[in-house]
Amino acid sequence: MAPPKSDLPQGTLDLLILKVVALGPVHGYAIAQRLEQVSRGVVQVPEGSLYPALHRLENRGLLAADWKETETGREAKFYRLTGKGRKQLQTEAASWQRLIDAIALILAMANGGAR
Amino acid sequence: MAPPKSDLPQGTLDLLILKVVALGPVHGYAIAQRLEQVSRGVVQVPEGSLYPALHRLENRGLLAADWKETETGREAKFYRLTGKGRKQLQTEAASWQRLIDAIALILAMANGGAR
DNA sequence: CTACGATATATAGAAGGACGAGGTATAAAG
DNA sequence: CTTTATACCTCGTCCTTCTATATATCGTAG
Repeated sequence: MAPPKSDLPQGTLDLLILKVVALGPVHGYAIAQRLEQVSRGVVQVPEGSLYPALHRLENRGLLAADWKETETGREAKFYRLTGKGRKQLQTEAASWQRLIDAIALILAMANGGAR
Repeated sequence: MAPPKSDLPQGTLDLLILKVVALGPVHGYAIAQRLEQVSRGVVQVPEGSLYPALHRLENRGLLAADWKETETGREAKFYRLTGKGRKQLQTEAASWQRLIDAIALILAMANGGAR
């Protein structure tokens, strides 16, 4: 049974990438795999979304990268979080929490809600 | 104190609108007010986002509209949910729940998460 | 009376992200 | 040697969001 995949709302991908990278240096391909595994297939990151996002984050100074060998002896671009990226992660995580709390309020709204 | 406003991720606005309209016929301007009030100011809906979204939903057959008088005696376009809209609301609400659960898993990820 | 703020709708234009499709390259497995 | 998995990249399209602008009515403050 293929778990239902859902497209990511614009903006949330950055948060997820920052979070994964915060756990330790990883290369792009592995980031996508982790996200898919941990989310049990709900979050799927096509490469056409992944790499532009990584470059975006790098250009914004939130990630830094260098080429290293993987465990299997291949070259890959390993990303790590900058100080700025760490702050941004905290900010975005907090924003996300505020947002889903707010949306939860709205979705819990019953007919008497705005009396 | 900086007002904690946050931009809505692409796609979530439709869900919120459908939810508000599901509670009973409302006009656009009131939808935005309700969203802002219920979410305590976190969700703010600029008119440039609101009206295109309403037209979009109407064109997709999820909302239907007719002009009526408001309580204050002014003309306004009142929206109501179609059957299709009701189904779509359930679908989108379920998708949203799946998504935030998945993202919660990711954000809760610790260093041992994917071993 | 006039100017303003709130109500109520609408559109145009700019910006930006997500995604599918395509391309490159290497290593291991069959 | 061809396929599969790994690993990177980019172009073009689609879609949504937001800022700004425009219109019109109503109540109220000056």
